[in-house]
Amino acid sequence: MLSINMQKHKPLRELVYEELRMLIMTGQIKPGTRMMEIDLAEGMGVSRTPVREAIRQLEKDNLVTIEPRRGAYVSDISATDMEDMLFVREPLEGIATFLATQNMTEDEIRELTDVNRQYEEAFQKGEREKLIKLDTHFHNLIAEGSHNKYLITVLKNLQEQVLRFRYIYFKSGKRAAEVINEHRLILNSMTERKEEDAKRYSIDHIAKLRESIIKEEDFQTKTVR
Amino acid sequence: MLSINMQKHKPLRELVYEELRMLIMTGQIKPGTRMMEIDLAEGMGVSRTPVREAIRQLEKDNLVTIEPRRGAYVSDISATDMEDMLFVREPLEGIATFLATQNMTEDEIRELTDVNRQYEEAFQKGEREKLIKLDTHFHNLIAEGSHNKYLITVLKNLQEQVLRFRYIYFKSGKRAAEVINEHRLILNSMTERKEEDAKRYSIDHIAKLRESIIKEEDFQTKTVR
DNA sequence: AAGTTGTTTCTTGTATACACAATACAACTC
DNA sequence: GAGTTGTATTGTGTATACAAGAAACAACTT
Repeated sequence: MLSINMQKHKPLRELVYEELRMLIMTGQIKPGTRMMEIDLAEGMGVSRTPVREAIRQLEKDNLVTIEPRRGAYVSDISATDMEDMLFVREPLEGIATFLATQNMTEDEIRELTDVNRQYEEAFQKGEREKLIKLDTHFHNLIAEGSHNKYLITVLKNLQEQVLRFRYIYFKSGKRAAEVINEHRLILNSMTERKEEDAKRYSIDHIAKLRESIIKEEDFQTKTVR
Repeated sequence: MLSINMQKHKPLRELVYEELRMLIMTGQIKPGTRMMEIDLAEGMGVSRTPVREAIRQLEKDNLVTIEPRRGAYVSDISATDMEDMLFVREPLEGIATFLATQNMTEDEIRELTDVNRQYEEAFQKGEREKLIKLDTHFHNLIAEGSHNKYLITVLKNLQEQVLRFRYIYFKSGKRAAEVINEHRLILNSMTERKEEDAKRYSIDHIAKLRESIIKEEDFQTKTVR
């Protein structure tokens, strides 16, 4: 029995979904692991139904792969997948930043600046979890600033995939220092409302992320399932 | 009882999914329609379970919207949604074409050329259904030619949304003639392996599609659910 | 010993029953 | 008559039972 049985307002399937999602995202359940409905259900003290539905939800996030009549497995992300994704994310992040520079209010940009300031703080204190959260938040704010619903969705999805990859394959956080500067460049351009500059710095930022991932070849290249 | 009960190799949920999907895509079930599990189940002669799962699948395609404890509705696409999507599709289609120009073999490009030839034929014969299929096929081939898994997924998704929007809101097909030429420009550049040109023409192509959709203001702007 | 077939077991797929939230409607109060 | 509360109805959420496919293993054949 997991700690799932108190807030009765959310559907069970949601709770199960969030629980599993977190476990997979952070790598606590490893790629390739088979997810059996009964086991999970018993483990969390619910029936198979909500578990099934949660698993289906996870499939859409690319977190599990379902093989008909055989069951669900935690899906793997290869370095190639990662490259593919970052290759797509590059121009999209650029566009989002471009639009955000035009659309965001002074206040919103100030909020963004503040997030980056907090990021620096967290970096100095070495708070790794917080760093991840703040980086995510930074990019989400920009995405939302684009006011383009579809762009927001796709970028969030992409960011999550990257996040998961990093969780699973390298806990380093080497880039944190550089990230601060790269974010600053973007931020300055945004503050001065220089869309083109902001766009360019933003694209650079993702390109560097991509390079850093390609370079670090030291992760297991297991192609489980 | 619908015509669903023969091929017993695919899971029921898949069949239900495909059936509903088609009905929604083509506008036979209109945006805002409530989809009640029991009704659908009885209508197709299956139990609620596969229907539920099919509906959840549809949600991920943005074809239905689920409100907890209230049920599922066929979701609507607004012109704004469409603009948002095409705005994102524009650069992505450009990138895909760029990559495809580098990656596709002579044979593959020939196949693409052939699809466009068939398109012209279908246009002369006025076969509307076929036109849609061939256009979809044309763009899918290019997407696949990029060899970028993520790009392929996103582009297919985007194309479907556009397709649905056109199915629902205008049956015209006015652009068919222009499309032929635009495709030709792309094709020629690809054949000559001029990536940059191909990319540019491809972006133009989507831009024109976007304009055509924005112009035609004659669709109902119902914001159901 | 290797390969084939039959049987058992495990797990998913589907149907169904029951619980309970949301809504609509009726009766009651002011 | 408007507003409020109680009740019935409807439909989703969850649990569970049963059907059937897939995999593992054993027994048998050659």
